Amino acid sequence: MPATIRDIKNRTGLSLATISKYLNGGNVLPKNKKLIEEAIEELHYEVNEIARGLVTNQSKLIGVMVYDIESFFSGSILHYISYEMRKRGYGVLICDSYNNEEVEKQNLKFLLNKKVDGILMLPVNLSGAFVRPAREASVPVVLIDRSFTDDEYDFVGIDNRMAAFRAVSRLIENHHRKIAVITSDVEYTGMARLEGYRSAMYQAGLPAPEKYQRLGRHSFELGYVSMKQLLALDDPPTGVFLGNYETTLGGIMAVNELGLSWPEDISIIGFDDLIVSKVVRPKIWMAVQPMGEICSKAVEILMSSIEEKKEQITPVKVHFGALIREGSSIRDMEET
Amino acid sequence: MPATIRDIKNRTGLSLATISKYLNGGNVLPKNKKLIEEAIEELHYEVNEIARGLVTNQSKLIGVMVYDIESFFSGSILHYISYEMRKRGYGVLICDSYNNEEVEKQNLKFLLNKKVDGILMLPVNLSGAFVRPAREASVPVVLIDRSFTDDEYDFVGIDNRMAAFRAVSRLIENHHRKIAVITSDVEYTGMARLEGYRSAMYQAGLPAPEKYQRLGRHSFELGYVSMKQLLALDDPPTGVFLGNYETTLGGIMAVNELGLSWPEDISIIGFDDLIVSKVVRPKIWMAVQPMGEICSKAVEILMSSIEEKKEQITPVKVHFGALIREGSSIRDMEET
DNA sequence: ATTGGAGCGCGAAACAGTTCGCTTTTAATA
DNA sequence: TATTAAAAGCGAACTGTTTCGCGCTCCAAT
Repeated sequence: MPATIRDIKNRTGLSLATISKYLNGGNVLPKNKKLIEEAIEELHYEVNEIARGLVTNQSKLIGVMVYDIESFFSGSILHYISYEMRKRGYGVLICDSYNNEEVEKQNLKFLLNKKVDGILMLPVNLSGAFVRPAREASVPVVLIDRSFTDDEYDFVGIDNRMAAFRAVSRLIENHHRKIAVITSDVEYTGMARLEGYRSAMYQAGLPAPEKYQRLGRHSFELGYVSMKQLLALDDPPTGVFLGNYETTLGGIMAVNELGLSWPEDISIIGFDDLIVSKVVRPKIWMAVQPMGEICSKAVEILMSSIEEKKEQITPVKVHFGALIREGSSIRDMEET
Repeated sequence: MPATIRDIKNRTGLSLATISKYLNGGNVLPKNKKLIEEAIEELHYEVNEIARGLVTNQSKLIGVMVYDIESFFSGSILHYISYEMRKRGYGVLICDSYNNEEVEKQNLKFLLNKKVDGILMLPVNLSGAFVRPAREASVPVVLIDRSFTDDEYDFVGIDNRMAAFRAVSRLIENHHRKIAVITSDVEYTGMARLEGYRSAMYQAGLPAPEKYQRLGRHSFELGYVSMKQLLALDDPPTGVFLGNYETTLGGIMAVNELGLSWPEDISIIGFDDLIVSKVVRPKIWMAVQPMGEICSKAVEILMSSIEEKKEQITPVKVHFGALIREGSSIRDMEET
């Protein structure tokens, strides 16, 4: 039904080759150019990307695999990525891994079968073994936010250890000594942030007792429950570092619900830029990731891998710094 | 590089047609079947969906357009949809409309150009005029959550008016007379929910003064700010109906922050199933949508439109009922 | 033994583009 | 005006499938 390049050939009398050349930005005589453009206009011609894909061996599709599409973080990432890819005429195929390693493996195969030109991944697996099929098919992969413990791929994210270190330092500088952390010890980002917390404490000569380290899988619930537990301790912490978006939200909710407030009753510093942070008062100190930059860099790297077919010699890793955004949720323990 | 059907031909001595027939589930002599299967195994053959798409004129891709991919609701929808589509071997191409009508228009064209087999849409436009190109290309479209004011397409969602009516009734039954609403008056769902609020009030003979109707675009901020304003009134409401996910979250946060609590100081009933609802206590009354059912129904309708090429004579609209989930956030005003 | 028909298999022609190598045209230069 | 290099155009082959119509084989029924 839709017009093909052959219809244009019939209408203009030119050959397929010439029309194709025009379509791909080649040089064509002005009068022929006009002829073709008129025909395109008239016939509402649009190039059939599928046919083109068959011969160029490109689908103009990239796959995005996220560990959990329902998480706020994924939504934000997807937002920026889809914007970047659209600018370049690429479609974005999404796969949700439901935080399940097996599903993630399947997703990769699925995308490969769909002949995506590249893959952007927020992996749930800590091991990168399952990515091999992509490497074999020489489909470039760029990791976002998390990387693997046992294999290297291009990566874009932040320096999580450093971000956490700096966040915790903010509490230390304000003379807190009893500082707790709520984060994940089973996910890439959480593990690094935990390390940041520990080294900040160690370096300041402060104890980091187990009871102040609330660990589990990052979730609203973890933040909520842990904060309640921390505040119910005989010797509660005076400051708490919350390790990600969901835990921060949960923690805030818990403090609120107990009828306590920050920074009077408890000092807090959270992670990731939530909508809530725009409206909750007093404003909460936050370690925020430059989402837009991360995504645009990841896309940039992916695109260049796609375009220059040549094998990347060595993976590139880009770590942005997190911004420690000022709030009023930390009290100076030496004042009054 | 990857094996083609021709490699199988060479290895088995069969013709392309026979192999293709096997691949598509046709009948083949047992010995040939075995031959082919061995070759497939040996050569790691996988059908090239692009080439297949060219001749069958199907991409095995569907497009999903959401008004805002960063919203919690979209994430949840995407979660269920991607699950359903994967079961059927379809890829999901996402487009974020950034709540922008112009972008949404472009997204549609983009998807059409990518030759998707069907489109699932959570539209931002109230008017369906921009969907015409899809209709012309006879690409089926199913609307989710919101439909148009001026044109009909297949639709799956809930009866928003009724859901709101029932939610507000819960407050009325508990003898509240001063009931406020926080919702959207510019989005499809909010408009219907507002209507539900108004008719419940009207039918109960209760006044619904303007000061109790806080309207704007659904957002966390709307809920947060409006709730604070409502509670600061000289004559504050005793019950509040919150019109969606974000506003509910914002409203809860505001109550918490003011040091108030439900149901003692204010009775509330919210909308949509948030993670928070799993942990916030006392539990909040909620109108929850059956997300899984909505998505699976929408996909089912879309798939049948795709398979039976025949023109759908008349659009089908499926409205599920929302579940009013019990909580402890409503106080009976006649007690003590 | 003959006939029919079902069941399979095959060759060739699509599908809608790109690309290669060659020929023709164009315009510049001598 | 002739020569020539550069520019533009062309035909044909190719991408990896599906599908159409025809022919062959084989078994059961007449």
